[in-house]
Amino acid sequence: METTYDPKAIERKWQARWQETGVYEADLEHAKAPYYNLMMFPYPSAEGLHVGNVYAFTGADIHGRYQAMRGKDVFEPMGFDAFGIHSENFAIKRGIHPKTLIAGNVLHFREQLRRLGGRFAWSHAVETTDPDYYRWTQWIFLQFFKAGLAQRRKAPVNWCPSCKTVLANEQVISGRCERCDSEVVQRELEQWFFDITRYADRLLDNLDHLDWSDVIKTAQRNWIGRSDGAELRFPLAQDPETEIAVFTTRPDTAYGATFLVLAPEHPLVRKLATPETEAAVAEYVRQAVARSQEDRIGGQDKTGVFTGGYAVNPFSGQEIPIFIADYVLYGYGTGAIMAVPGHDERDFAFATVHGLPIVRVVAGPDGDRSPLAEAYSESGIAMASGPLDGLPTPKAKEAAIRIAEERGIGQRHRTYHLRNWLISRQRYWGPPIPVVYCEKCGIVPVPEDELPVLLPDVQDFVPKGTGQSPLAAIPSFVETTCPRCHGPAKRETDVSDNFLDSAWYFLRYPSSHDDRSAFDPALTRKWLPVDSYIGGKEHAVLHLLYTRFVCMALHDLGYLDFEEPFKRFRAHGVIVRGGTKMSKSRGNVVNPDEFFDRYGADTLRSYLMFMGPYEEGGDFSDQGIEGLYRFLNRVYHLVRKNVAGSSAKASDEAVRLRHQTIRRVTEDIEGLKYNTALAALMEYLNGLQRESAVAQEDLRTLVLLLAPFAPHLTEELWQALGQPYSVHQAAWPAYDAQVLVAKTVTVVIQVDGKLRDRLQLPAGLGEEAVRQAALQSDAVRRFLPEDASLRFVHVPDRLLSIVTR
RNA sequence: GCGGGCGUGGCGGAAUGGUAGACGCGUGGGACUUAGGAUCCCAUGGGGACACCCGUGAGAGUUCGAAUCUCUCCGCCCGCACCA
Repeated sequence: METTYDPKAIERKWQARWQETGVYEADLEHAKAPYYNLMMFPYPSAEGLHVGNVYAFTGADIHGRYQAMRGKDVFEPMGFDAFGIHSENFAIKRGIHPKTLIAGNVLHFREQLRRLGGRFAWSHAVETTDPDYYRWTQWIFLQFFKAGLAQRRKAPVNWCPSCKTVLANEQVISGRCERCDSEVVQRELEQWFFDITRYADRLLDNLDHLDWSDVIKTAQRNWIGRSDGAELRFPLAQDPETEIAVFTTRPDTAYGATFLVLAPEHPLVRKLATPETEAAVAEYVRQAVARSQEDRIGGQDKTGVFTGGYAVNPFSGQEIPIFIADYVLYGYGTGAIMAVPGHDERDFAFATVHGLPIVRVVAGPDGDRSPLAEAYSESGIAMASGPLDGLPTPKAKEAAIRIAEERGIGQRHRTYHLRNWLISRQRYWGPPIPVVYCEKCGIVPVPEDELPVLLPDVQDFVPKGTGQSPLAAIPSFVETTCPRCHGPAKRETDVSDNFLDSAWYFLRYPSSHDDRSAFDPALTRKWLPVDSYIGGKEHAVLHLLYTRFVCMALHDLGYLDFEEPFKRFRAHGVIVRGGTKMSKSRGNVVNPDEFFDRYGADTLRSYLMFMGPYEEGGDFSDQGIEGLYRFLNRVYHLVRKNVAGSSAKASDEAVRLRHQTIRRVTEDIEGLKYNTALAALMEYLNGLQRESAVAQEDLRTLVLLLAPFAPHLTEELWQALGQPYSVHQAAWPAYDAQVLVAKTVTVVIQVDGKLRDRLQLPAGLGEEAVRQAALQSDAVRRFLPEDASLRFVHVPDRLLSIVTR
């Protein structure tokens, strides 16, 4: 053993040994205690592994190493999410083909991941861009297509003018493109959708039973955004056969609906316009459609124009005007609302601007029936509402729905914020959607045995903005024959959303070598659902929701016997530097390579975990990492100094410290409190250094407990201690609760809530004995009035509180 | 606006009803040394008439006892955002 800690040499040595001996490859078929330890596979960017990746993977890897030492057969695979707009945009910018670019990036990532020292099962690595992988992505599409879950239909969709493709609702952040930050516009286009909304209720209700971080569950609940109410139909005054359907959560206020508002895109808009209003309506629609999503949302001003048409309020019987305004969204509900200005803030604002009547139909607290100066959107008692009068809001809602159903003018209805998942992309870098268009047969799926539909190798992969994928410009790809009638046909030229690739990758890992099925039924039964999944919060409503949907659908189609893919999910925190987010523009990005070189992976891993609670993240400081480097050095030297077979016996104090440390580290690792686990190990080390001689068992315990954090160093020290390879297959130490019981304890004495003395007393002393001891203390007696009658509160072995008042 | 999280030394953080500041960084002092920005040891919340007082964003409350529970307010971060 060398005299100085040389992380570079140690880490290189053991990484090679691990690879040769395959200690991290699980025996998938014969494993007795399968444990699937998953982390979010990275997108292999050109910049290389981000310190955020290192943080995420280290935390998950520690969990995996701990489970392995607890006797589990841990399967910890890794892969690359290499399709998608991000790589493609970068490739376009650099003028390099994405295929070339990604191949290089993946190599770099593999090298960095090796240096990180994760216990990855590399033989099961997957790359989503591999035809052997995306063949099955296409297969999933086909199953969904056959089940009617994948449908091509015309709908208002988000279009990113810069990426020149449509986007799913989840990929629009505050009206901007998730990938390139451009303003997104609405377009009415025919696209492929997965009908995720059919699963909205199950996706929502299952959350109650999932062991997932609450942040994620809350975000998904909000995103699904179920709301209950009614759909009501308002006939046109001029043409009672034609009705306008609206969705409302307040059917009880229907008597107060004094006008209707349609989204500018609503199909009835044209029909309603009169010769007088036609020009103004057309102009408003033109402007609204051209405005970016952000503009439409951003301005809270209530613009809109009168269409010229009137409808009849089926409750009040009054004729009410119909407006169009862009505060009504075409994509939600029915794209039309009944405006109740008295009880909705937005409608109130619109009515005020356009001089429309505001009627009060809900009395406020204390029976307030006065005219409204602002919208009253709370509950109350219905008024001026015919049969609803006098009913409190919840009952009035029910009554209104009953009336609507009886009269055939509406019914109970439920709506979701969640939209169907738009999965087609007018881009190059993704799996082609496996269908063909035949003039005779229509949309025909590509037969499964013809998969994959290979992504053609082309020179020009730049999107043209024609609304079509670059693949449309390749006749050899487009021109094909119909699988059904063998006549001429054209291929679908859109590719599927990148999030479809990642929605099932963990199903593929165990079966990565299977060329007969996407996932082998036996292996899947043995290894899934995933035991532990750790990843970032940013995927709360993207990846994590899509994945749940895909599993649920595959379950219903008979391919999986579970519907929830992840038994346990934990969201890790975010690393900042100097209190602010790391970003290239701020120039405060941590490059892991630099720290691997300077301190080694063990130090970087340990420091990242020490910064703060894993689920909360931390603040990276270049100085702070020194502390962990020193710590590992001290561990190295302590073991080295005592390694020469000393037969020293541990003191009672050392034994208690040992057991205490085992307990603390075990509990902290289980609770993902890696920072305090490391603190406990530091205290252990400090304690051992104070001892005149250190027992071999303490050295072994220290090394074992540190193994998940610093896998290379501990492997080296384990060997030095004469223990068999590998420390990562050794058993996690156990503690004895008996030993933890201290013989003497510090009992705190308080007088009227203030600390006055600390007494060293034998453990387990009764209240009377503690009182006697306390009353003998000068520090305590000084605060006791002569004549006071005393009251005592005793917490055994901890505290005695004396009350004089 | 809605939802979630957070606020503790010079800094990262510990303690979720019972010794506030574990552990680490930084800082000060000392040892070793030709030297050290290496290593080791000691000290380190503020004040002080040093057998004490104050102190966990601010204010109130509950309790023998509150960083922790309750209410009001202030500030910061994250997500969603005209969702009817």
